Amino acid sequence: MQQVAERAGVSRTTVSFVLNNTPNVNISAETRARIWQAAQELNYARDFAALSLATGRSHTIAFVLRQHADELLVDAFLGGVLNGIANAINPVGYHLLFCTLDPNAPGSSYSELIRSQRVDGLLISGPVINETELHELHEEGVPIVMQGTPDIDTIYSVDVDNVASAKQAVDHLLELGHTCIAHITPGPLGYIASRDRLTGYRQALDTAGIDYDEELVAEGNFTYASGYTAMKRLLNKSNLPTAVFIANDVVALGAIRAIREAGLSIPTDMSVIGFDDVPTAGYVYPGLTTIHLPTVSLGKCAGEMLLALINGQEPAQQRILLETQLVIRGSTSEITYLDL
Amino acid sequence: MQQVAERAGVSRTTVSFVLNNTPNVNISAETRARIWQAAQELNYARDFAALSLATGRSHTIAFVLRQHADELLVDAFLGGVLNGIANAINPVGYHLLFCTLDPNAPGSSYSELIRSQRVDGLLISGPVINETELHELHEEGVPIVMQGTPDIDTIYSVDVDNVASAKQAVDHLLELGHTCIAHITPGPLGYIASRDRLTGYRQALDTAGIDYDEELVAEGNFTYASGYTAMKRLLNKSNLPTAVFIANDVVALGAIRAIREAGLSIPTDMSVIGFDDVPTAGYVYPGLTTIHLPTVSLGKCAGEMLLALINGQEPAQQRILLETQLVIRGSTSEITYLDL
DNA sequence: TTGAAAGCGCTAACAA
DNA sequence: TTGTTAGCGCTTTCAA
Repeated sequence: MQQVAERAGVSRTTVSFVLNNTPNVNISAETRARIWQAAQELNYARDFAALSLATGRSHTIAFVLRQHADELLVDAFLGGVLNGIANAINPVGYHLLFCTLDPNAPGSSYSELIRSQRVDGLLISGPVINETELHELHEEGVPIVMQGTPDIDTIYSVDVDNVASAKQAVDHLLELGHTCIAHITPGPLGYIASRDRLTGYRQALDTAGIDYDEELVAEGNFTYASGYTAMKRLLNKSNLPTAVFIANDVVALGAIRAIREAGLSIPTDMSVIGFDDVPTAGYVYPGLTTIHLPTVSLGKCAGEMLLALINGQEPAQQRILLETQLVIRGSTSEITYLDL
Repeated sequence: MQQVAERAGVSRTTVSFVLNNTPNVNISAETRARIWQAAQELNYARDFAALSLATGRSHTIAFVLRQHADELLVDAFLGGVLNGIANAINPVGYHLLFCTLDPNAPGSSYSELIRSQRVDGLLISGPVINETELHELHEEGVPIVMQGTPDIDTIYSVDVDNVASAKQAVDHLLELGHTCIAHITPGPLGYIASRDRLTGYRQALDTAGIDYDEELVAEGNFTYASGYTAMKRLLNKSNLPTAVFIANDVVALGAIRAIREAGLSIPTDMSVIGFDDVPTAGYVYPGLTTIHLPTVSLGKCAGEMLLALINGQEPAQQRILLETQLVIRGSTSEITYLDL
């Protein structure tokens, strides 16, 4: 910086003002140009550590992914969400620190990221329950946005309406004439999204006047394998459903394998509807009917919300719910009456 | 820090020594314990900016993803690679800055990350060609590791042996009796991996004494859609192949749709072998025979290599080649002689 | 063993 | 419109 100042024939302060575009400072256009040119020529970049130390801002946010390594491997959203976040924060000079935090692995923590001022805010992805550390930080006023549904509603968040979307999926099945509809949850019911999607399933059934049958519900675990196992169990029950709502596409793909292995064909013998619309959903046979999740927008909104919080603005909404969309492909069809 | 010192009844220097585990300093175990406890009680975390400024190290590396947004959305490796990198660097206190850099978007750059000392090293993922900025940085001695194959071989890198693996894939087809084998590249031939896999294909053909037929080769573009289009073109040619080696699973999935739409069944009418072994490969019908890429190891090795470079060590090898594996599933079978 | 003090490169309040 | 200067919180050399 000293060098830039010398080369431009001004003081370091002036350089600082120009490079920062500090308002309320009158510096001749000619001087400004000279400084920019000198900086360019010297390939100068402001030292990040010094800048953070002096300003108390790191211009960095942490993206904390709360997933097991296993789930990470089949995570189809990561790219979209990261892309969305980058779209939101890069243009304003913010960077993204990528952190994974296995919910089951003890010890690691994100509060240190904040206490050490390494990041200005936290963007938490993935389901969290009873996260006292998170709650404390939130209480202290640390900028936090959750991509998903938080367990306490004072935390800012962006998500889709899981209940309504799940209901929409089941309504689709209902409209096709199905009355015996099974359900596989995306993950354990400890996860709020799992609970919400189950609620949507029940609401749809309820509205249609169909009794809820616990026997028709199985639990997934975010993986192909869990879908396979859950479906196997469902297929061994006495009352065979004609359709199944599997609230996670990856789990659905696993379940489909079990259905095929049982000699059933889709959609003739069994209609299948998923949730998420992972990239492959349109490229399996038959194409998987599912609920589309706007991953990029999810990331973008969350990023923008966090930025607002960091800048001391009060976001318009506490919780943003993005639109989903029913994508009808080949895995669902009108019920076939086998006894005809 | 001042507070910690006071609480423990020592000077700031002593606190610094203890917290850093500075060698060659004799401090009584009792004092050390007292300091740790005080730090704990005060919930103290060393200020990151100050630490970086004083030490000149940011303990951060940048993961630079050179992908179009479109590709990012269907990227099946991201999770695995990130996971691998995190495994390598987190245990030694390093963090990951996630940066995307669309190869087609001008302007953005990574040299600033280095010049501003924001990161200690660069981990570049994805194919790069004629990247003068990268070459310059490398010349200057900046720690850089590439996950993939660099265009100049002085750059450290970790990848799989694309030529040998592609050859292995085609050999599998050859062993099944196929002689008319088509090929779809993963991406444009400007990408080294695309070229290498094509080379492997040619080598296999060559060894088997089969002439290379340009008509049997089409170009993919990393996406489902490109596979679909490329396959359509191939299917319209006069000489219909009995097998096809598609050197990218996502592209292969797209191609499979074209094959089915043409009324051909897999593997009876057409054997298909992919490359990468994306998570869904085992959950489509029939299961996709492919070459398994060790994504987590790729990330881990690259991370370790970069760490070594940052610490001034000379890595044992300039270029690390990880093992791939042929995974035989249902999409390939012995050739069926239609004219019998 | 522990303490004092000089930077690290920048910002920003103040003075000129 | 530009320059001076006091920190930001830590490391690290040197002295005690």
